[in-house]
Amino acid sequence: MNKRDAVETKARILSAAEDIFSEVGFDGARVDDIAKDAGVNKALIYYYFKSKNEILETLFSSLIEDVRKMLIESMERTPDVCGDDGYRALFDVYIRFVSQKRKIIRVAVAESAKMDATSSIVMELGNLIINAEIEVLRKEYEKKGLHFPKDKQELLVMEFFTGLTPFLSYALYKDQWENQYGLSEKALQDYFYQAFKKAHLAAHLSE
Amino acid sequence: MNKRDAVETKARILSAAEDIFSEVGFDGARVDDIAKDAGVNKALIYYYFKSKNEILETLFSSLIEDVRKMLIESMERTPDVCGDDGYRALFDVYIRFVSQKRKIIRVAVAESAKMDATSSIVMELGNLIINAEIEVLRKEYEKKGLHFPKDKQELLVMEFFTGLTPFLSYALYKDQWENQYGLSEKALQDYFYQAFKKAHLAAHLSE
Amino acid sequence: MNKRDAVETKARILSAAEDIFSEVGFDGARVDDIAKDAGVNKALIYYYFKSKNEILETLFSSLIEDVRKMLIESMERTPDVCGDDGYRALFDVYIRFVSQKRKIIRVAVAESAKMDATSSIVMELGNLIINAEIEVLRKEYEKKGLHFPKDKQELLVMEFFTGLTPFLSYALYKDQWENQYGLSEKALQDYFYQAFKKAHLAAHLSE
Amino acid sequence: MNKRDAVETKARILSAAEDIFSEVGFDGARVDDIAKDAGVNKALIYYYFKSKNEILETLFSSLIEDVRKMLIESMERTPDVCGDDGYRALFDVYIRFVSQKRKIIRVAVAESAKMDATSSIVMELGNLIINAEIEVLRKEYEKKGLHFPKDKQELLVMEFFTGLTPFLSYALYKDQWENQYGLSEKALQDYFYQAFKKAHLAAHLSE
DNA sequence: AATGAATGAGTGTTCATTCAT
DNA sequence: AATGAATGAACACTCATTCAT
Repeated sequence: MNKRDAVETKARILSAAEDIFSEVGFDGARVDDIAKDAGVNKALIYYYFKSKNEILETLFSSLIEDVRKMLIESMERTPDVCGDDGYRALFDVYIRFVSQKRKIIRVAVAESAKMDATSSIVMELGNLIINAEIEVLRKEYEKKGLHFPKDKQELLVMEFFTGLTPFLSYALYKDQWENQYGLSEKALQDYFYQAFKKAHLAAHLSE
Repeated sequence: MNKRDAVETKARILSAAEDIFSEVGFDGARVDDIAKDAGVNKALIYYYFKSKNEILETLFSSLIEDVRKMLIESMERTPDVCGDDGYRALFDVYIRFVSQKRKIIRVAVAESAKMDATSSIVMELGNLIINAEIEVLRKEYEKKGLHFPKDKQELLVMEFFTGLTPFLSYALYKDQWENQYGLSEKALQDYFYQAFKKAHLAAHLSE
Repeated sequence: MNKRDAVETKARILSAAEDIFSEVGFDGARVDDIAKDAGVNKALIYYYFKSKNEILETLFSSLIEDVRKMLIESMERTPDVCGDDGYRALFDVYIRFVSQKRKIIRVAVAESAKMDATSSIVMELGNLIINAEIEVLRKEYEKKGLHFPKDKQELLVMEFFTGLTPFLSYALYKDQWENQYGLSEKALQDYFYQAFKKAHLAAHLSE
Repeated sequence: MNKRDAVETKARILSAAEDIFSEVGFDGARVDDIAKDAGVNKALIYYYFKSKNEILETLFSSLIEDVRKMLIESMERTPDVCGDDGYRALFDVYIRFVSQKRKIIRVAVAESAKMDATSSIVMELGNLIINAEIEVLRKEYEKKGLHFPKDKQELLVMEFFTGLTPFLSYALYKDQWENQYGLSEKALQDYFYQAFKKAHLAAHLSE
């Protein structure tokens, strides 16, 4: 087999692992099942990855990389965040991202919930996203000649708990909400937008 | 041994299980370790509980029961939620609750993150809390002669994603935040209060 | 089950392990087979021993302990080693020991043959036995008013390579010799005695 | 690639296998590691050898062939074994041989220690060497007009257990002795020579 | 001659659960 | 109520061997 296939095989393994981790959690996942779903021999998984744990780490690294790309892209695409259209555009980028990546996000949240994790992937993502956000905000403030709120820590806390975690929760409970209340994806998304705008945007404006 | 001891033993098992589940997750937890931490023979655990899973269910039932009690208590104690003092009092009850119960809340969130959960304990808690909230709100509105916002679903979504999940996230990341940024419990709590008030209260007022 | 059974079970496991290790070597042995031969559940082996390796270590410890006992006993029982009868008596104790323990001795030699073993169980046994031997010899020499050969290192080398290792080899190849040449146990033993006496005793007397 | 390379590659594989077998035993060795050490692709090993076992057999065959050559050479080179010089010369040939070949000898002894081996490579080597020895001896006796000791079996046993196995043990424990007692190769060799001469030669002379 | 990819059958070890007392 | 012993079913990971090129 050539290199093309190798890359594809590795991707199939990662994809299967993502599916299964998100369904039953990392600890609940069996390598046998990943192999079966990926349509490869179990031993082949260990040809590409040192351990089950390394699969998870690879997925988390990809997530972080994807977030990074998404942030860059979103900053370029939404020059005016403060206008209603700009805000919605930014929101759409985010909501699309967490919807698409909700499988691995579920795993990330579940793993981050373990108390023996001194730090966690969610904290890492938090730092990444919030610092990018703050950078954007700073520029907006400067453009308008406003002074940027001094207490950075307070801002971080706000962004994390009222900005980031609602989106993560959206990734976690999106499907359950849609199923339980018979909501369409669009409907839930709109409700969530209204709520998020009122809350998070309001929080920013009240500074 | 009399009934007192039996109850205490059962409690010790539950407490140990809560500790360990929160540290390594349900699937990562070993009954051996729970027994060791509880200071009881492993087989005794199966005298009190049908399975490892029943321990989790018992813990989750307790959590729901505790939430119920907390809600009743909070409603009695904070007659005027809309005033600044009332809001802070209510917030304090909530924050104290999630802080105290953060171990089992972590487990609840982690388990709810699994995709094969059609519904989940977090959704259940959501329903419980949000309906209570809405009841309170309705009374407030009526008292003031205002008409209650018509779209209940929208309200639910807002309460869930901007009201409840930030608190759950607080339970999840409280320790990590304090450790990573060297914040005291009090400091984080105050920052969180400011952020939450601006965001969630604002969302309500903007209705 | 009571403590009696536990001890017996552990002994059955050790005995089965000794059999299998001696048949196919430590690395070639399967824990499954040990369990089957011992008539116990495989997991029970891990209830009594931390690992396959710990079983080996336990067997080696027992061997060393048994050697120690044998040495004490032999020293008490054979007060006059230099006489023909005394020498034969001592020889008999040794030959009986290595014959009885030949299974674990085979394993000990095989494991000691691995080059990554900085030291080895055979070297350990060597030290134990040779130092005891030398002690006995010293007494004999003193009794007879002779001066003890000064170069201890030379004596050690002699004892090890012309005293100990022929006995270990006897343990290794006894069965193969008997089978291949159709010798009875008694016959081989007598031949070996003649050879050993001529060689090893002569070496001592020539000092 | 031409034939020269093929031969060299095969030799590299055999050499790497010898190293690794001697370090961790045949069963403990992994074909992956042999490939890595030999600097060849793992599959290539199966191009040259049918199985891991065939590598071992090849190494053992080489050993036997080398022993054969060594015996012929030694017989030619040491016409007078009974003189002190001749004996030392013979000893030197032997000790050099077992020192050089100690890696594969270790493997041979370890494999021969397995009880399921009806016969074994060490027994095979024993037959080879001892019969050669006896042939030499017979000639010596005849030259001197002496009658050869009648009981061949007794002689075989003596040669095997007091002649051959000390040398094999030297191969096994040489490095461990040098390391443990801080002896130089030369020193150990000299001690061993003294001991061996006293014991084995004495045994012959006492016939 | 040489290799990266792939596989089947293991292999030591774990773990929730049960039994006998 | 409590325990030490025992078990079946996994489970992550390994390894000799083969395939396709």
